[in-house]
Amino acid sequence: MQYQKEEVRERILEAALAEFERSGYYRASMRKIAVGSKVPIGNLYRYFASKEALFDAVVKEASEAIPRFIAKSYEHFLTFDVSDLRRLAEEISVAISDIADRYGREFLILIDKSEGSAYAQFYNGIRMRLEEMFLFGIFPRPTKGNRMLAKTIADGFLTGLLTFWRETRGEERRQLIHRLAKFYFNGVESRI
Amino acid sequence: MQYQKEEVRERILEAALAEFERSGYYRASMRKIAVGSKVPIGNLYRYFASKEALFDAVVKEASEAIPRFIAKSYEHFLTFDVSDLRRLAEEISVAISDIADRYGREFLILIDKSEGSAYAQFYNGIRMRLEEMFLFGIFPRPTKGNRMLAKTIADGFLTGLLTFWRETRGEERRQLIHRLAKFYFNGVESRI
Amino acid sequence: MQYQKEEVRERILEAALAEFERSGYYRASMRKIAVGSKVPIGNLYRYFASKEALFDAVVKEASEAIPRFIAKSYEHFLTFDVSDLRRLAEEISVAISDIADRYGREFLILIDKSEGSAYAQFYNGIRMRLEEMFLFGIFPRPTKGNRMLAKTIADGFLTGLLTFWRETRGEERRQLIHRLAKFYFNGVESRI
Amino acid sequence: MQYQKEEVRERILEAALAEFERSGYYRASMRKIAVGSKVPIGNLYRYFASKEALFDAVVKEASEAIPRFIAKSYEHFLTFDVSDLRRLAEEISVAISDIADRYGREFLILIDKSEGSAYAQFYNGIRMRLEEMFLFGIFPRPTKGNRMLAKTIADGFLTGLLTFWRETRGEERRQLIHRLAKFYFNGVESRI
DNA sequence: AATGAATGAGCGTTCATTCAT
DNA sequence: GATGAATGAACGCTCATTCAT
Repeated sequence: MQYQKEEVRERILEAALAEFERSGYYRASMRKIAVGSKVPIGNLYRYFASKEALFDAVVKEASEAIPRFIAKSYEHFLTFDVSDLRRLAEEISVAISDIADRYGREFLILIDKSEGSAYAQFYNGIRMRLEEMFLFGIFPRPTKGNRMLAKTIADGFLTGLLTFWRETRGEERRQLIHRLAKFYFNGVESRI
Repeated sequence: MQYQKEEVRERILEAALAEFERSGYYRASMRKIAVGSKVPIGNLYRYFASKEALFDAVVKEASEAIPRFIAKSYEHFLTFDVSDLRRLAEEISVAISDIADRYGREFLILIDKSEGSAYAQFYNGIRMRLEEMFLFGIFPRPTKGNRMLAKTIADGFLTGLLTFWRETRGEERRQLIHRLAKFYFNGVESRI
Repeated sequence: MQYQKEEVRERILEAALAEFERSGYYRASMRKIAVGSKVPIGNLYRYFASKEALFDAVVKEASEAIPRFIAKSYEHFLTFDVSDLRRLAEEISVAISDIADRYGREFLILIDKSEGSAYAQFYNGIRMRLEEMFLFGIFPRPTKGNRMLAKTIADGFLTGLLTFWRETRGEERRQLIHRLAKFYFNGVESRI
Repeated sequence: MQYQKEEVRERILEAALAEFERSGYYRASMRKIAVGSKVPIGNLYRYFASKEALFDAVVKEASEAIPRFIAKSYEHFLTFDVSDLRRLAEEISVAISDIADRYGREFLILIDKSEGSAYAQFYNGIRMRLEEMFLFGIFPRPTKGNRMLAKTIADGFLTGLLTFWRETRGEERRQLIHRLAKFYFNGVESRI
């Protein structure tokens, strides 16, 4: 019973992942997930109380792990020269790459397909963390203007990483991330 | 013409703007717009033939003005040193800023909330224009890698402008845009 | 005022005729009639209280005249040999042809396009009159079976006339009606 | 499969039959069918994907069986004297009578109430088959006038059969059909 | 009297969720 | 626990009719 349940749960989560990927949270159809997982719709609701709860189950782990990874790489980075933003950027990139291998699909769902759900602000959460790191890493003082700039830099950099993620793989991706970090953070002191 | 016809139209457009802002094109409800504008649903359809037509009325002007402005500033820029990307960036930024005051909300709807409508690719359209300008302005050769980088730079820069749009005004915004252009394009040759 | 009103009334009736012809009673649109007659919809309702009333005004005269014509030709026929069904048939055909010139369009509307209106049974009314004539003209006794046969003969003959009406004109129509009467009523005694 | 699934389907089809009979395809209301069958509207759509599909389910069998029967009796007839129209007529009539008991109501819907649906031309289809048989069976040459006459004869004869269908049963019907064939085709050569 | 804007019930259809078996 | 049938609010949209000017 335990086993069986677990297997059914897995099937549902897989089908849900595919459906959320394809259609996003709002457009995703519970019926399609039921059909896709070969679980009767009524039973599906025994495993997950609602579409929101199912979405939650699909992305929760990723949504918690990712900020943790980022935080860790930040901490790691702090043991080095805190003004070496490019170093930070690469740390982050590596961290994110690590996550990608584990939570890649969930991550992109959280970023692109969570509209209408409780996770609609997920991207903003990540971006804010980066923003903070950049604010204290790059700028001498956290004025309002500096914070705004840090925000847009975080946004742009993160968006770039995501693009590479979506559209490239392997060595090409690694190189592009490297070039992106260089573009954003080489000689940053003289550009802020 | 008699009655408050024009006023009703205005009320509908306002309610629609708010509803599209809140829920995006796809999830927006014609009934909610009707209630929000205090216009019976049947009458709403006297003014706008369909949801698509109403969305069109809300965003059309903005959707046409903005690419025009960008093209114009690009042409203007070409009369200067074409390698001065920062100059181009500022031209574009200023142009866009001009529009912002007129089409700010509509623009953001076009960017963020047009999924499911005929304008779904609006943001990509703009971004691709920038991408092309950057590709030929910054990079010696349009390799695939360079194109990817140009794409993310365009994306990041545009996203930044939009953020300033959303959240700042007047002199503050002008300064931030200036700083953003500096951040992105100062000494760009040595960072690509 | 009288004059103007009358002219407006006429315009409405014309547009209504065209619309009922095109779309039938049920599908006909009051708005289209208003537009077609260049009478504001509100004003249209000052002339005709409802779609039903307007339909009534369009077809009433024809709906009353036609049975009258048929009755008259029947009476006329009774002054001759009552067993000469073919004679009756031609009388009727001539009568109907007369009406056609005056009420042709209205007649066809009554026949084909009155579904959903109070005139839905118009065709049946005409057919029943013919049925009765045939019943007493052809059959020795009005048994139930004879009545049924008279009914189908009336139906078939009438349907035929209408087809010729709809699809032919002038001499061709006259000949076909003649041939139809011959087909139906030559040597009828030996076929019943 | 469990519950009363089949029974529900039946209930829907019954209510639909009644509603299509009463109002015709175009004016029939899915909500009324839902209420009439005591099936919530949403559930109704589990059984039939659309109004068109429901109509299809109601009439499809009849719409396919009837032309098949007519063709069969025509083929059978061809083994006899092809100029014996009355024989053909009776063949057809008998064939149709057989179907009548099975598809009577559906057939009449196809004939009278299918406007707006994919079956709108059903009656014309049948009539044209008869028309062709009559044209080549009765008339020496297929001139335009002969074709028109054949058309009205087919129309009248078919209409008559339908009337008997609607209103009689068993032996009475058989006799009437016999008399109808006699009326239409006895001594036909001298009447055309 | 004339105008056309306003009104809202109704249409076919969808879909997350609940309920009976 | 499993099944899928049942439920009904909501969707975009239409249209005869009424109402305010």
